[in-house]
Amino acid sequence: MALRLYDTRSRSKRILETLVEGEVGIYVCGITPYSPSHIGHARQAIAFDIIVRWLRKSGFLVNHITNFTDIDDKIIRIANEENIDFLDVANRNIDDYFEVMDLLNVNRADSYPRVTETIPEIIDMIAKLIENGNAYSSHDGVYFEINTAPEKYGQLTGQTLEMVREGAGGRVSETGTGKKNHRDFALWKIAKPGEPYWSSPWGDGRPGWHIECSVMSLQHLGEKFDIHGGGSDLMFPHHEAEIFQSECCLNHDPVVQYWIHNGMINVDGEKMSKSLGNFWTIRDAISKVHPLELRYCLINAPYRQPVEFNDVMLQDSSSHYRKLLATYGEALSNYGKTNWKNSSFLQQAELEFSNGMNDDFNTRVAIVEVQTVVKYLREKLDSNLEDEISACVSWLSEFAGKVLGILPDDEVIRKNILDVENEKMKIHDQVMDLIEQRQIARNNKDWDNADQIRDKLNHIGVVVEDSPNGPIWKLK
RNA sequence: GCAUGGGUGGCAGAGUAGCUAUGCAGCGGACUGCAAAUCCGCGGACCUGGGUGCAAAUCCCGGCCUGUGCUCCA
Repeated sequence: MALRLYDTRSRSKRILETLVEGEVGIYVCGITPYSPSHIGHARQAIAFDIIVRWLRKSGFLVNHITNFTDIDDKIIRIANEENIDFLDVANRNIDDYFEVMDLLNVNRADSYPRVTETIPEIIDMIAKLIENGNAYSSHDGVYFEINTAPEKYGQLTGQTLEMVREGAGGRVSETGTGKKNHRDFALWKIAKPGEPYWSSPWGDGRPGWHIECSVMSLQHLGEKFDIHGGGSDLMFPHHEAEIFQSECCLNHDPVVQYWIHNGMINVDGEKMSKSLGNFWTIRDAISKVHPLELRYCLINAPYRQPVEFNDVMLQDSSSHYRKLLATYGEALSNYGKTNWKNSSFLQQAELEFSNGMNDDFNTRVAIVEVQTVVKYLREKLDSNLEDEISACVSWLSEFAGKVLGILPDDEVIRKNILDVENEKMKIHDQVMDLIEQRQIARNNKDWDNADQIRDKLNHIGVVVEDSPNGPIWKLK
């Protein structure tokens, strides 16, 4: 089954045909680092992480670029409030981003270009746009003139020039007084007193919001590239502005072959936002559950769907995930891995998994297959079928681990199990003593006493399970 | 208002025409002194009104509800 992905511009799933056979260039709009990362950032990063992992798994050589917009109005405002350099604000939030993304098992992109390190190239592109007649300079900045390429309007959102004219109403004055038309957007903003600036042919200032992505994608992926991704809230105006800039600068279209957009996170049915007070940072979430449990939670819905997020769902995901990991860990530590390709059951599971992923990266379908294999593994564990168990471990390691990224490294799992064993060793004698007492009570059918001892064990964090082979105990 | 998605069982969420989605929860059972864990089984859904089809959750048209965008946003 060929890999198909939903392209926002054509509003349909299209088979992936890359510009260079066997290679994919993908640019994903990154964050503006003005505050610690929130779970919306996590969702996006995880979604594209899995997309890139799957492309690589499918044999493509992938070049994945994600940028940082490390200069913007909000960063400047926060820097002024704290009386520090704007780059300090950006850097501390970028550091935070990398830290939490590592915890979430998000692979690094191949490059993370930053606006502040791309100023000369940005100035070049603006100059080219002026030269081509698509942009003009005025007293407060340089603007892209929409009317020079009206046919490019609405390619991602279906909106027409007229709609925006009506919708925008009296916003002209707020969005740049030097504009000829309120729909024009800034390429270069002249600095106001106290703002950081770079010098340019049009005056000291800084880049507008959209230009950096056109420049960086060109710089890293060339005049045409395969996939451009980002949050669905960036379709308009950001990505449409990019289409104007890139295509008018390069004099050809399309520059981007496939546009893909991830859905937003909703809390209580509404988009998560600071103003609504329903805001979760990644650190908020991972203070409640393990980062991989959060990752698991965020890929429960396919990447394009809005995903509902709240405490209950986080806890649900967490408990589902723990069951999965417990089974995997038990099998891994006791049996190890072997080639899974001899198992027809696992071959079928691979096929279903792949069909799901090839259908616009449907992680929901992929997870169902993972659950199916875990269930199968559970059966084999109960009947001690060593070869099948090892094959399952190996399959899960490959698909749940390497593709979905929801399993910790084997060494981490083994170490955790070891740590738990060590913890158990510390209280081993005490527990065995109590269990022995309880067994005596049980043999005497003294259930009250037996249950009291069980409560006592529970109190020190030990759960006793009476298996057919006698009592086993574990830490809560 | 315009644009663009979506409306599936208690919850989450697949499924684009005929075949049990799946997981959690619920109910029943096995096992157990009772539990726990595990296993087996069961019930329960396709917003609404039309249309096309032998057959529609699935395609077409209308309505209703709802998310998002039209302003910074992942």
